[in-house]
Amino acid sequence: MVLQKRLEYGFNGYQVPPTPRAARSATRRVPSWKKIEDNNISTNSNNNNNKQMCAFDLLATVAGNLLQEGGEKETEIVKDSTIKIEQQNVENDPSNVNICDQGSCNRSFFVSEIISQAPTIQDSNSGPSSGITVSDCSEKSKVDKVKVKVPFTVKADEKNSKLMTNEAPKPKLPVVHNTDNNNNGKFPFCKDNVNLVVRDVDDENFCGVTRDPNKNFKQPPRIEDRRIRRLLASKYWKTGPKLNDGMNCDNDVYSDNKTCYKRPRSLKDYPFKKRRLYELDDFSNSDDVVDSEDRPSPPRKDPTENGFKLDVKSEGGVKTVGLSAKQNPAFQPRDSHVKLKIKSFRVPELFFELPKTATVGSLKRTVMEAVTSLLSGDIHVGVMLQGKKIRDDDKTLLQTGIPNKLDALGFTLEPNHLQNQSSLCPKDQSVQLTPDMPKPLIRYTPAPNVSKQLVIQPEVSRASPDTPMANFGGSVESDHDSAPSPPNMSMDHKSGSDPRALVMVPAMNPRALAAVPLRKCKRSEVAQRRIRRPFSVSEVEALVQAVEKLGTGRWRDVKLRAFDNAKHRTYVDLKDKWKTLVHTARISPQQRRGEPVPQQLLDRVVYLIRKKRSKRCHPQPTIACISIRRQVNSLLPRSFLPKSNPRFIKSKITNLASTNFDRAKNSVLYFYRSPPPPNSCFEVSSCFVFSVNRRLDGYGIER
DNA sequence: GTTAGGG
DNA sequence: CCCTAAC
Repeated sequence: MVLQKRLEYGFNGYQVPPTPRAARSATRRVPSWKKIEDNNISTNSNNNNNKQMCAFDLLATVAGNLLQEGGEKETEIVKDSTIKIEQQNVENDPSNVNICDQGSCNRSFFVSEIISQAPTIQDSNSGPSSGITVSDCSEKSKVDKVKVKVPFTVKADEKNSKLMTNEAPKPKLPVVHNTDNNNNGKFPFCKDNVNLVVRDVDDENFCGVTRDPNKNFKQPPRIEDRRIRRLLASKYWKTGPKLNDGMNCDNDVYSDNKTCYKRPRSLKDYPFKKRRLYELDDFSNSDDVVDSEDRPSPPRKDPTENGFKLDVKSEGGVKTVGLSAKQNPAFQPRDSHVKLKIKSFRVPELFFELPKTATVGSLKRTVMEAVTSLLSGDIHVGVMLQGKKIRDDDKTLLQTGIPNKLDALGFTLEPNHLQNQSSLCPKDQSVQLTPDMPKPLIRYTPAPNVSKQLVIQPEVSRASPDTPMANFGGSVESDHDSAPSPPNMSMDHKSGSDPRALVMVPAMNPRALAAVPLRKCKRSEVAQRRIRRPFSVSEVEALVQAVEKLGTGRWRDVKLRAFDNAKHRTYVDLKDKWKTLVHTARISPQQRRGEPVPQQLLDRVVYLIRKKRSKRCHPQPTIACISIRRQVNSLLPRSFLPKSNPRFIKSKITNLASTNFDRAKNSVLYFYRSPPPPNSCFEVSSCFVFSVNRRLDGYGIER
């Protein structure tokens, strides 16, 4: 687990909100209705202050609003970014909602649905379209709530959608339900919330407005108006750390990517999450009680009297601030929820380029890798409302007017490190993944073999014509600086040893680039992974040739000899490439992937391998053990030299010589095998005679 | 800084 | 291509 301190966050990643987050401290407990009122006024006056708001912050914000109206100063509510909504005494107090910043909240959320309850019931004031009236909430003592739902499936299917839509609203039950009304037992919300799902018209996104079936709709829900423009996927949508991000949490606990990816909907987490949701439902349902009345009473100054109290408790050393609403129907705010269901997150467009000879399986893997890589990026969620980014995370939904403009609500995916790319993505130009905005493109390309490429996604027109292939066809002498080295991004691509692994190339559109969830964020503080640059045939040719000349084990020399001008090829790269070449040469052609290496080159590789192996049988170039004799008979302690290259042996012998015979100077020692290699002359500072041990008998060392 | 090898 | 041990 990696602990990452993240002082900055934000869904556009630009900046930390200038003002400290209100109500993030769970330490204080100051129920002051007066303060709350003031706060409401002040916050409402800040409606024009558009700051960024993250989707998850909506939860906190709404919860904060809850507390405010309940008599608690906003700032007390949420301390950290993780929102934990848990129920306390569900059976006894269905309206009890806790919001905590507990560390254990991490990972506990798979927030794929954010549900705010629509005007639904009750409110005669509710606008027909918006369903929720924001401005007058204070008057009505409304409490907007956000529900977090943890569905098993991220994406809704048509069938399900249809089903839900056809479901008839149940008559309103003027009762406090959840625990009592639900047949689902512990997690009744599941049943409650599966109501209306609408598929977004203009794309594959599934957006839905969910309404509590227990609530009576005076008006048919206008689902079509409530769709979300764009929903994008994020790796962290289900993880606590992500939530923390949004909530300015200092300590982020990153979870393993793969783990996250593979078990996003794990049942293991489900009960817990569902429980949270259920509690939220409880709370919202408790409002229904209020709905039974024509009009709720204005909030009283006494929080207790108002039916609200703020609980601060400690859970496992973590402070937990909970808001509990007494079951005082007269004082419970009216239900004014907008249920917003995100049925699926849209994955930014990806481009794939594969050889026509690629198999379907490889295609699947490619897509899988791309998506995995995408989801593993460190991305933020931005909230767009009517094309404008909501930057103030502290604003409530009411203040932003979101409940009235659900149809204009959109979410954006933003890389976490956006603040570091001001040059690429100006502050105010974060990518807006609304239908009107250019979509981010991610291009995958496996190999330089342009002619055989298959463009899987036709919208390549958007992509830059500057494909990576153009950069690999040159000679070895070129360093290919024009290669798609991602300046500030790197979708880390786990290619492993798969020679056919693909290169991810960012779209040239800076905005699109900014929208790509880049893994660099995660490793930006460390080092950036170099982009993968497959070896061209000519490079392989040069490598093989150099190895033929110099042998293996001298990669630095190989580099200097054959790739001196190829700045992007280190001798480690060459060594690695040779390793893969050897492997490639040993496997059957059917098993080979990626750009095929000419068999002629592979044959040469095989020849070199065998040559080396045969050499190993005859211990010519290897010195296992030598004894050093001075002159003829003065035997020095036997020195063992590991198998190594001549250079190392030379230095070793020089060491021994200078150590033991430092008085003998200006002598030249000839060290050769039989037959003496041309460059086997070692010059040492003393005059000695070396003799090899018996195992190497026959390869004498002469003076 | 190089080399070798595992990941 | 990364990382690291061992030189």
